[in-house]
Amino acid sequence: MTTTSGLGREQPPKVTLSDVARAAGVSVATASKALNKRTHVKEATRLRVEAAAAALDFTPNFFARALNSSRTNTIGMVTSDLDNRFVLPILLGAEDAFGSGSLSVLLADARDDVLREQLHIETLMSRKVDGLLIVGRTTNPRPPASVFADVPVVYVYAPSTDDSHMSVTPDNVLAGRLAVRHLLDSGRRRIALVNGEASYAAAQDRAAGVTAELADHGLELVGGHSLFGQWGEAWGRDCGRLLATGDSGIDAVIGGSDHIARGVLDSLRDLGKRVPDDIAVIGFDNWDILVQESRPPLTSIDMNLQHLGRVAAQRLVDAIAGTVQPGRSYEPVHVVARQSA
Amino acid sequence: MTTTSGLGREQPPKVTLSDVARAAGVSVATASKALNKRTHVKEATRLRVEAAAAALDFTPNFFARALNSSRTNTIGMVTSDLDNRFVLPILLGAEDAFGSGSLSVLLADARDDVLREQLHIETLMSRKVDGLLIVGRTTNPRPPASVFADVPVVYVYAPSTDDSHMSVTPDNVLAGRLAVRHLLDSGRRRIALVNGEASYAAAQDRAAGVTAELADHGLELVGGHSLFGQWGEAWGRDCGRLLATGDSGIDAVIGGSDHIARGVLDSLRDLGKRVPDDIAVIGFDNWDILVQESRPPLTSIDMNLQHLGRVAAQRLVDAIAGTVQPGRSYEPVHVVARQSA
DNA sequence: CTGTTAGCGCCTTCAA
DNA sequence: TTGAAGGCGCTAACAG
Repeated sequence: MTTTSGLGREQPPKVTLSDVARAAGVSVATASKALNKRTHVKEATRLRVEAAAAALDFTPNFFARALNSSRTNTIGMVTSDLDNRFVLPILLGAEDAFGSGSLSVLLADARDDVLREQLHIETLMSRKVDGLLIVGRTTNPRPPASVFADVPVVYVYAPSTDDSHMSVTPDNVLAGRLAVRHLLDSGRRRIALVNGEASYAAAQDRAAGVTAELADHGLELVGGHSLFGQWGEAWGRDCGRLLATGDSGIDAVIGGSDHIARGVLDSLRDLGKRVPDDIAVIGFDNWDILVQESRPPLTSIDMNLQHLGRVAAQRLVDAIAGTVQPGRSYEPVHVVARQSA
Repeated sequence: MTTTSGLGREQPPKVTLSDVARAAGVSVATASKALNKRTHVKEATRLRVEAAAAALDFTPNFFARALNSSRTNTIGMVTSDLDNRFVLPILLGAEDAFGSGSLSVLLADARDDVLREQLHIETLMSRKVDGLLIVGRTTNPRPPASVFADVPVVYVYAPSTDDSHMSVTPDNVLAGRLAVRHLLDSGRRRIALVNGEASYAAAQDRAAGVTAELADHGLELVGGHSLFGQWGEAWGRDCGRLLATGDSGIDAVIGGSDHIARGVLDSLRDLGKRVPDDIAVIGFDNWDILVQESRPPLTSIDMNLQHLGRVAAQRLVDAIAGTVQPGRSYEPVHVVARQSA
């Protein structure tokens, strides 16, 4: 008994492999082989060992095992996700891909600081992680981290600037195309794009998708190009007001993010424009708290973050298993239609 | 050279403690003591060993160390944070409290499922985590998890129903009081509370704080009690409209969450009420994306999540060190004044 | 103060 | 097919 009252169940007596071996009447070596389904062990004795292990509730000591430099069944995840938006969906996807229970994830936060990031990576490597997931904050390509050659790395969200590295990024060009397609499907033709900051790859890619899809239909953006600005509601409101009061005759606005789209929505409302009847509005990210209860609820392009995580984890697993599949992949996104468009 | 092109730097030859010892001309044991600042080692030799270690870029083998069943410098963090809001701030706080680099965090997501949670806890214990941070999704007390008695646990956000366990929760009663105090300070007297769901401890506690603080000033809520409903903008809008058009003569509304407060804000705006001139509005959580660009920017009570994480981690550290400090603690929150109140 | 001797629990030769 | 022996890298206990 410990002195701490009622703080938990008793630690069961540690049962080691040699306990199992003794119980099964074999040597430790044989027990080891039996449990690891290794070299030919007589079926009967294997069963006996397994029974003994089960009876004693044997759990192999993780550290003793790792000491003999095998796999650790641990991956490291380094993030700089200041918005707190990507980590969990991606973690969930990763847990799914690995099959629950088998794998553990060491999480570290780099706080968007290269030095901290490298420090954490060193720590993780000293813990012999089997692989590394490096999760970025934007989709802007980022310089690769310095990692031992035998530790596979998958960059998630923000790809590595080195194309030969494994990177998994949402397909923002597709996102732009889908937004346009959705609007065209409901008969819109005069579309404006109120975009985020031009320094963001996401903004550029979405714009590229939008203009490309429009071009495929012989159209172009109202005003000829996307309006780069800030990622915020205020920018959305400002542009929304200008667009709706001008003589542009627009019938749809694409917001560069849900934030922006909400700003647009609010300004249109102020001006008495009906959404979607007069003007349709669509956003990117499908961030529930922004999208579900706006007036009207906002149609948005979902970035499929959990899928992203699953793919990233799967590629990592493959790489750990030796099947390297270098290069960037751009993962699909999809429209979530609500009432604004 | 590996065959994978440019995927990382070469794995340096493993340097072990005995390499260091040899280089320093001492025994392995001495080297160990020297590096761990253990028993009295002559200053000179300690320096020599440290120099050798540095020269060889020695990193102690984590698993060999853990095998001797000392500390693992690892804590487990189990979350059910579906909203994706608490994990990172709390992780940050924990990293701070432990002093960076020294500690690693194994993160697992329970998806709000008791079985999954217990499964993850077992895995974490098999990895000999020094302690466990169990992060909830609400502040409702939750049944304790089953954990070995020698593994300290701190419940964060959602406390354990067992009062003797260590729990760290934001002080929602204080939050309610602070909201009222802030409004009273600016001369408001007729205050309504549009609250979230009654089944949430957070809603109840905030309401309790609000009414208590009002009572201390000889006041009570307009309508006599808080309006429980849903945690959403729509509910805020509905109530906002009712309150503003009725004859209650309110001069301030407290929203049970930033969501709700934003709804209130929007409805007041629709009705031509000026905020804060006619009616002040204040929310809870200080969730940046909701709060910063509303019209006007929303005054809100910040739950201090990073602080919460730091405290939780600190208590965990203390418990690991043997200084158990059982019981719940309620951590302070603070007003972030913007323009709405 | 320093070195020698034993393990920690497991896996892996190698011999039987 | 099985077992004995050695070692992974480190720390702890005891001698010197």
